[in-house]
Amino acid sequence: MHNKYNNEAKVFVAVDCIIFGFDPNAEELKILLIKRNFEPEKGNWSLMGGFMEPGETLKEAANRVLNTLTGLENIFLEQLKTFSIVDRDPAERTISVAYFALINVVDFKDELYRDFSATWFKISEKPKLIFDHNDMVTLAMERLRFKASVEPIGFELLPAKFTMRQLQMLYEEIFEEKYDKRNFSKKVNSFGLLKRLDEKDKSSSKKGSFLYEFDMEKYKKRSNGFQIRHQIMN
Amino acid sequence: MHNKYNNEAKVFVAVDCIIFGFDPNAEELKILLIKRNFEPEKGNWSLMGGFMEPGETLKEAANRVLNTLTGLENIFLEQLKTFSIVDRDPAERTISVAYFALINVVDFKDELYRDFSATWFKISEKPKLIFDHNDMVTLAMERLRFKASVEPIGFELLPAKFTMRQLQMLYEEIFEEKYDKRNFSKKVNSFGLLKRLDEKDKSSSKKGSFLYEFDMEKYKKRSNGFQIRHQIMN
DNA sequence: CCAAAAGTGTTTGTACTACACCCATGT
DNA sequence: ACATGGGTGTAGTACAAACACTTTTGG
Repeated sequence: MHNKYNNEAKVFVAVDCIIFGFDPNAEELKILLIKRNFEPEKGNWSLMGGFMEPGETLKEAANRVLNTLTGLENIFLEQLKTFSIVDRDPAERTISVAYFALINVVDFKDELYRDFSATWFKISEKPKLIFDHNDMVTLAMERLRFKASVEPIGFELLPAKFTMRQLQMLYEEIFEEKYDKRNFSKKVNSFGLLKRLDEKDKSSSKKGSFLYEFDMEKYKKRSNGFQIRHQIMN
Repeated sequence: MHNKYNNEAKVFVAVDCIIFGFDPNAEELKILLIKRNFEPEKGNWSLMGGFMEPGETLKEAANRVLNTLTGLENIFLEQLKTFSIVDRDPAERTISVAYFALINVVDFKDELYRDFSATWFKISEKPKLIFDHNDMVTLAMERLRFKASVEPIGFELLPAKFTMRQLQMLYEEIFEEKYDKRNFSKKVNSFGLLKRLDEKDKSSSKKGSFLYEFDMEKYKKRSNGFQIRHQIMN
């Protein structure tokens, strides 16, 4: 029989999710936070999380946690980093694997997450969070910027049909920077991943603005997505 | 007293290190592998790893593991990803946090890692590894490319003084691509982070080639390192 | 008819690519 | 004197940045 690592210590392993959403009407980037409902730190603002169970992987745990909160499946989910300061959780030695998730706010309904006192916060207006969750959010924000500069992840945060203005607002929120709308649309169109529909959205102007769709097929076909290797050294 | 998470399961947590080194004489990029000396998979090629101990963080564990193998301190070390497939280790449920490390091969001496039957392998010639260590190496390689395209990490892999040719060879190894030496030196000089010394290295040619140093001061001063946010969307 | 947002082109500068010859020196 | 690697410049092209006016239509 195998040596069973009897001299080693086991620890608790949790997952915590940094859930980003973009409200295309308010044109604001937000994160979803909950009021923690057990000790320690009961009642304080926290990321949505949970413990990894014996029969599941970390990603499965994160998916389960997200599904519990939002009812959504197939959410864009990516492992961010594992946090392991010894006394980060004062109750027990617990390491936590942070996942960041991108969801389309419009997709789901308040009822689902009312149980958790879940609330959307503008990034700049988020309350202080428990443990090292503040660091997790900071890191997730960096990662979001990073990914957005390298992959077309904006579409995960938008409804299936969106206007050019909404897309631009989203990127302006992510990078906290303003862009020239002529240059912006030139750029995003140059990727060839946007389909302009014949439909217009008339909710925001009298003239109405064209709706666009992301061309997922074309993106998948582009082998391995965008190449990043040439960006600095070539 | 706090609720102690009594209903939750604990697991073993390991760290595994993907150690990259560049041999400036052979002009080859390599990884350091060991022959595992305990069950399961005893005797097979493996990354250097170990269990996280109760009083240490993951990074401290990785540093300890690296120090045990190489005797080096202050190694460039970055958390890569946590691997958690349920039966990845057939002996016990164990998740493993992969770290990738960049070291300057010249710095240290064979004696230190002889105990572990440690050997440097060219990436393309590495043997099959245990568990999911092959995936870890693949991911580390991607991350190395990525980082190299965005930050001047090449200097972690080179001796303090290096020639332009060595620097170019390193990048050619990382990206598996050849560059024009005129364009290459123009580019790296344009960053303004290289100091050309008055010294020459005469080991590789009669004329001798200038030695360079990385200007760490200047790099640190550049707020937040290089900006990546403008690369795609601006 | 006018307010409010949508849509669209040109010019200028900068950065990347491709490419070939002379230099210094140890043997 | 010559073989070997070291070192350098230019021209063409592609991409990014700055910038302003016309269109549509609901009220």
